[in-house]
Amino acid sequence: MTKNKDFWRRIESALNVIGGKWKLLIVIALKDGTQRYSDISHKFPEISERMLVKQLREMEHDGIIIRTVYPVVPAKVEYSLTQSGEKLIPVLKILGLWSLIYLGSEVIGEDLSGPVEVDSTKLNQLIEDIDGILKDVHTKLNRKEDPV
Amino acid sequence: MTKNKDFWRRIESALNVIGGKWKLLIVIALKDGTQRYSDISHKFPEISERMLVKQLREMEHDGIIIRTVYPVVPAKVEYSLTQSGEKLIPVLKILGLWSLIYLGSEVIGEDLSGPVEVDSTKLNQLIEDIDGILKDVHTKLNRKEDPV
DNA sequence: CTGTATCCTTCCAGATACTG
DNA sequence: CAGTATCTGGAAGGATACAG
Repeated sequence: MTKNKDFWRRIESALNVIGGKWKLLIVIALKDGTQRYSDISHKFPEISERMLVKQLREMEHDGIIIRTVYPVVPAKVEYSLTQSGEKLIPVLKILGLWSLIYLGSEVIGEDLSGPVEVDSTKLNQLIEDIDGILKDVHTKLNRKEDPV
Repeated sequence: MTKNKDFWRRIESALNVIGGKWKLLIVIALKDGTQRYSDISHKFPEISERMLVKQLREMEHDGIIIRTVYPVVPAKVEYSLTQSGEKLIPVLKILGLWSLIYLGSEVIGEDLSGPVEVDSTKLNQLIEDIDGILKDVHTKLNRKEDPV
């Protein structure tokens, strides 16, 4: 059994990987597929070039995005989520639902207090995605036990 | 339907609420029940008093912890998780599992690369907790539709 | 187009001393 | 016991100019 303390340190790491002011935005930019540097930059002009490059490098190092360079002139570089990055999406969505239900609107910023509905189909999809992750947990960590 | 952009801003809020260097530690300190100020401080001596107070105040404002003052001398103040805070725990665990499976050990810090097992019972408990949250989503947001 | 390099400012966090 | 007040250094982050 993983020691409890170790496990909470894992959570800490996860928060470091997606925390900070900009990384979530980059995930959002890439969640629907590959984007060029300029696409991301244009999508979120608030991020300065300096910061964008820095965050992209860190996320690449953490293994949640991939950087592909095309040796052409003018330069062309594409970014996309790795599998780890893709798997992060449903986890973030859970976090969003938690926020939606349990966090007061004052905390969020007032303007999104309007009525909210949730698409049951998407919710079911989300459950399946989470199940997929838990399956991965099982196969990756308990290979020695009998497979479910 | 919640607008997509709004929903991602919810996620951002959630990350703000638990992000930073210290807040997760406070959640950990409180996850097994009420603790006094000095208990927390003693449990994590790395947190300076200045920071501890600051983080506690923010978390209180965000509604994930509660502060109870007993008017006695010497002063006695207790902190505990609110319901929102409690519900956060399983969400964080999912995040930890993601980290455990998809994040390389180089990212985490080398020393916890040892063999890992996962307790199936706890995993099932986790699934139930998440289901509970999704149920809350449904009841809170789609009251007008027919209940499932 | 996709970045680097440099400078400059602001803000955060640690240390320390003090209080009801 | 449970904090506040103040000082200070360093890191994070913005603006701008330049390069392959």
